Amino acid sequence: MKAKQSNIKTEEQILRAANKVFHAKGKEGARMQEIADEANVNVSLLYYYYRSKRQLFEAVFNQTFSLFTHAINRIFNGDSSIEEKIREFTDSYSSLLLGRPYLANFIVQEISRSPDYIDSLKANPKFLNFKKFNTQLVEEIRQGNIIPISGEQLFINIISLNVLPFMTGPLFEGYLNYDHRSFHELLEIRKTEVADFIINSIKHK
Amino acid sequence: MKAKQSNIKTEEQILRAANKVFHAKGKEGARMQEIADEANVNVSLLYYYYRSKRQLFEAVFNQTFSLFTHAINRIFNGDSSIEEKIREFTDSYSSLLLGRPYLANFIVQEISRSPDYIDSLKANPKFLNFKKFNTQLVEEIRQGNIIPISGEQLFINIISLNVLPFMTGPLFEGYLNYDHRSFHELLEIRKTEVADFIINSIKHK
DNA sequence: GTCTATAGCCAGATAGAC
DNA sequence: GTCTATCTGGCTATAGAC
Repeated sequence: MKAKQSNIKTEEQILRAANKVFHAKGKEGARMQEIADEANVNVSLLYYYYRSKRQLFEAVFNQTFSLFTHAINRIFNGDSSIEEKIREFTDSYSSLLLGRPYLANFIVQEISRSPDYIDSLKANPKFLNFKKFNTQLVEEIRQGNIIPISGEQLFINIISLNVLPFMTGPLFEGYLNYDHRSFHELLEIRKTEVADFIINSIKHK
Repeated sequence: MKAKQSNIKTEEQILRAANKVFHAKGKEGARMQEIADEANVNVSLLYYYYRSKRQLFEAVFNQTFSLFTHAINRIFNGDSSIEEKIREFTDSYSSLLLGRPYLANFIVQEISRSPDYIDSLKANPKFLNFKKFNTQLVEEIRQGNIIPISGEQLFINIISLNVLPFMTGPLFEGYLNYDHRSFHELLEIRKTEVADFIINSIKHK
């Protein structure tokens, strides 16, 4: 039993490194050599474990996409009230993206290049059930809990307010004349500010 | 005088084609050959007019960035009230991005890859004067026109609500189960909906 | 499973004829 | 100004020794 076995450590190392490099450079910009260096392994091992750059990228993309959509699916499909969903989602997503600055950029970019990928996701049983969310919203509007608003527009607004700020750090820092540190603090504050902003817009007063 | 002169048509054709290809494929994904084909010229002419891929890209980027920031600078530096600025900007930006689906993606992506580029912009005299906007906001809050809110957060919210929806078409279409056409209509409606949403959040009632 | 060596290709860039 | 031909380098991918 001295034959070496499948080295799980190596495979993990490679995937971890691939995540880092693909997130930073994108599918086209990433280099297999750079991933190998980052993982401290020989380039040919990437091909041994993942066959091709394409398949390595897909492993990274699938993993990253799950991370990106998990909170959306989980919270919007849950049983909380609309207001609670807005607060939960804002807090949860801000935390997610604050710790992963490249995440939103990576997903948005690669999806806009390969839009067909989305189709394969609708089969996922955990996929957002928008109809349910919309029905819930209509009911809360009927109860006078919320002012009339389109569910689609509200959903887009919630996502936009919680995603874009993390994608355009340098641009906003330039406009606001903020350094990294101050801008990071400003994003921290958004964990509650954004939810207040949204709720303020849709609640009767 | 039979010597051929600098052919402005050709140079324009190349820049136009380069815009198209860089916007669709990004800096890394774009191919000089593809740009040449798109422009119906020989590849070597790209090098004759622009020296290198890098310089051709920069020509495209600078032009595109001006387009992207022009409305921000113009409207926010203007003399309208906060509410008017929100309405003007939402309408103006929606029109801009509806007609140019790749614009926001391209800018956000390339800036996140080369964040230093922003520094060179602050010298531009037309650059957003955020302090002025903030002072105006504070004054309108003092007058009781608007509820208390941070100028930075409001600015980020306005941009986010008007930019992200145009960057993530396929993703939202998947979530909402919309086709291209319906989603386009939904974006059209946002030309006024978004402004209402923002103003609703910051106005006393 | 991991390494070295290298094939094969394709992209960016240049030289030089017209 | 525009074309053909070609160089050069870098990148993905594989063959084969260990």
